[in-house]
Amino acid sequence: MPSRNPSVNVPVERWIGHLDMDAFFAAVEQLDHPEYRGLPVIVGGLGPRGVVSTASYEARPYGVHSSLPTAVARRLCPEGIYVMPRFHRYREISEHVRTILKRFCPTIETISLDEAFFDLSERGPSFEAIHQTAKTIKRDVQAETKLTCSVGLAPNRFLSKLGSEMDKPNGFKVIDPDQIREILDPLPVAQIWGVGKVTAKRLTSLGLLRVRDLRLAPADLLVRELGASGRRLQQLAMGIDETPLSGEVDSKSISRETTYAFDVDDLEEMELEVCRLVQQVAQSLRAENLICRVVRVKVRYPNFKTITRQTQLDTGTDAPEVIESLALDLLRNRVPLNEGGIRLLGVGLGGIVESIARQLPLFPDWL
DNA sequence: TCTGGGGTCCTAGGACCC
DNA sequence: TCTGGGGTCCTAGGACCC
Repeated sequence: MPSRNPSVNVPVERWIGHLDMDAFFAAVEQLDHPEYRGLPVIVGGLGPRGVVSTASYEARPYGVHSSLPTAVARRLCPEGIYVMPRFHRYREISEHVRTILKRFCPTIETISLDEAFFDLSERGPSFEAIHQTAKTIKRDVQAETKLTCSVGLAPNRFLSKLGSEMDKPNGFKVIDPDQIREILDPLPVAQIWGVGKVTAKRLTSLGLLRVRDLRLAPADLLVRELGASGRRLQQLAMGIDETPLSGEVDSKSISRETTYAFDVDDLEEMELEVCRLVQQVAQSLRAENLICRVVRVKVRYPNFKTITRQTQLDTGTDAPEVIESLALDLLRNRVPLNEGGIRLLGVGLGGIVESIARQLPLFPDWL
């Protein structure tokens, strides 16, 4: 049943919410360590090659932000509190937030530990009811987790995410259908979901700097320059995004990787690391009762060039010995290891499906 | 300033088959 | 002989997201 937003009197087919926990990792650290509150807290890798995962709002005026090398952050904000991420704790709270969302919405889509979409279209015919539900979700999250979040509410995913970004921290933003053009048009193209550095540069070179430029650009030009994604980006520039929420999805790959503090050129050391990484991915695989059909090794050289080599199995496996021997073979025989060493080593598993065999009883009664 | 870790999706080329 | 067309699978790389 389409609901009417009273301010526009246009039927809206869907109302999608986006919830974004404010400076999540840093906020959790401040929650668990009261002595950190009000201070610049920076969560991230602490080694020489670490980067910032999350900076608290107190740290941001120093110029510290996500993905900044930690070494640079320390220079910008020497008095900051630098801590390693504690993913178990973040997962715990993330799980709690999901249960709150599910109390109100059957359909949610988790993007990461600190972000999720929720579909409020079924929450009754009136916009008022939908609006109230979104407010209640935000209030409950704060009451139960003692953390603030920002919420966007809009007719689709793209706009709801934009909404939560526009009013944060601790924000609540509704984007009405009649405001879409006015809000989108002046934004830089990089604000569009799916436009990263490379695409932004290409769009700029075409003279398309703002969302308005993209919206009005000839469709055939965009398709010629960007392929199928050109059409999709133009749709987003018009505020159109029909993508449904995915619901809970099974992961398609599992990987672990290590960036060395210093480049490594010793093959034995690499082999040891491959074995460690294999243990970890295999453990994740078994914990979820899955099997894989693809084993992949990833290497990054000091110049940042990154390669992957993969091999496929005839039948799925979850056996660490099998994965290990394939991964070692890839490292030894398929990865160019010249002089200069490597800075990163990774092991990944693909072609993941549920393990049927492991669901069978160990001693079936027909034996 | 010198670039993490865990993912998804898309593209392109080659092998292979009918 | 101087060379089709389409479909599928596999591999590798790259852009992008948080």
